[in-house]
Amino acid sequence: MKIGELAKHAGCTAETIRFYERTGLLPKTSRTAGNYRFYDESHLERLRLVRNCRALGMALGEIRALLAATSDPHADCATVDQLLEAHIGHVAARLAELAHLQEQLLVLRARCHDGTQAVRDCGIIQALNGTPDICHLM
Amino acid sequence: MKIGELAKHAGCTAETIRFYERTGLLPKTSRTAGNYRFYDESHLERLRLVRNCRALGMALGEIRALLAATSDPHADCATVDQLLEAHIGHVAARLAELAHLQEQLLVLRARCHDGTQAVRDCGIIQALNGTPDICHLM
DNA sequence: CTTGACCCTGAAGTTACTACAGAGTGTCTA
DNA sequence: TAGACACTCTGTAGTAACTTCAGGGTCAAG
Repeated sequence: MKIGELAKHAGCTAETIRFYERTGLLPKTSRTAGNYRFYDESHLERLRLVRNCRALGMALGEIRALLAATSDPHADCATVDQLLEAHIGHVAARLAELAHLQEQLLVLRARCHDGTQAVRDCGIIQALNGTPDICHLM
Repeated sequence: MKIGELAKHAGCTAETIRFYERTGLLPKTSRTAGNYRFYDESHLERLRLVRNCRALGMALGEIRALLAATSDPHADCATVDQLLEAHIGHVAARLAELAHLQEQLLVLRARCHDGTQAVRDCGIIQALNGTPDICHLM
């Protein structure tokens, strides 16, 4: 199949595939007489792995490591496990950060009650003008 | 004060401040005889507002809008409220996304029990090789 | 007068793509 | 057979929010 069809099957664009090839995430593939890239099922499988990992929020570097750990099908999957574990840790950390942010934002919102006061008297702006220690909001 | 001191007070680097100036988030300031930027308390206040907003996860574009809404201290703060409300929405959406991701990652992890099997038999890799609809994991 | 800490500018690197511009290829229809 | 149209090619530049670097200048202390 050509790049457009591969893209459709993988749920991404042709540009993305060319980008992955350029950066070594996908191997260079064969070309037709007209210099079009030509793909088969194995390419689709690899691309799907990459796209699934991206959908799970992994960075391309993490995926590269995962592909390396997968390259020998007889190797054990301890490395894969570790990479996944590390990524779960990243996501958990980001989740905690965001939850904390959201909490602060809700407190901040509560400081302005009707939106009709002058900006300089608004509790939101006053809080945002404070020291970087945003915790004084609480 | 000079840029290094301002940076220290605001909890960022001098490069960040120069970047904010270049992109119009901070005004161009006066210079000393030796061409050093020179700042006072009002600059610090504005920079803190910017950094606080960044700490709350706002994009520079959002902050630019907020600064514009704040520029007239007699205007009412309805616009400020709206901007904050929109940002709270963004964070909530991102939180929901991340929570969903984390759920999928935990399911994925459960598919490999001991890390000693061959990569090609590993449930993790099998799942990652599937269709982009990662929900088949569940 | 030299050392070291600080500052200056301008350009390039980072991530993961996306969006061109300008050209060639392939198929279908008139 | 010619034209229209969809698709593909390469290479470059743009995005966000900085960070890093090269190659300088400034200033106070010893």
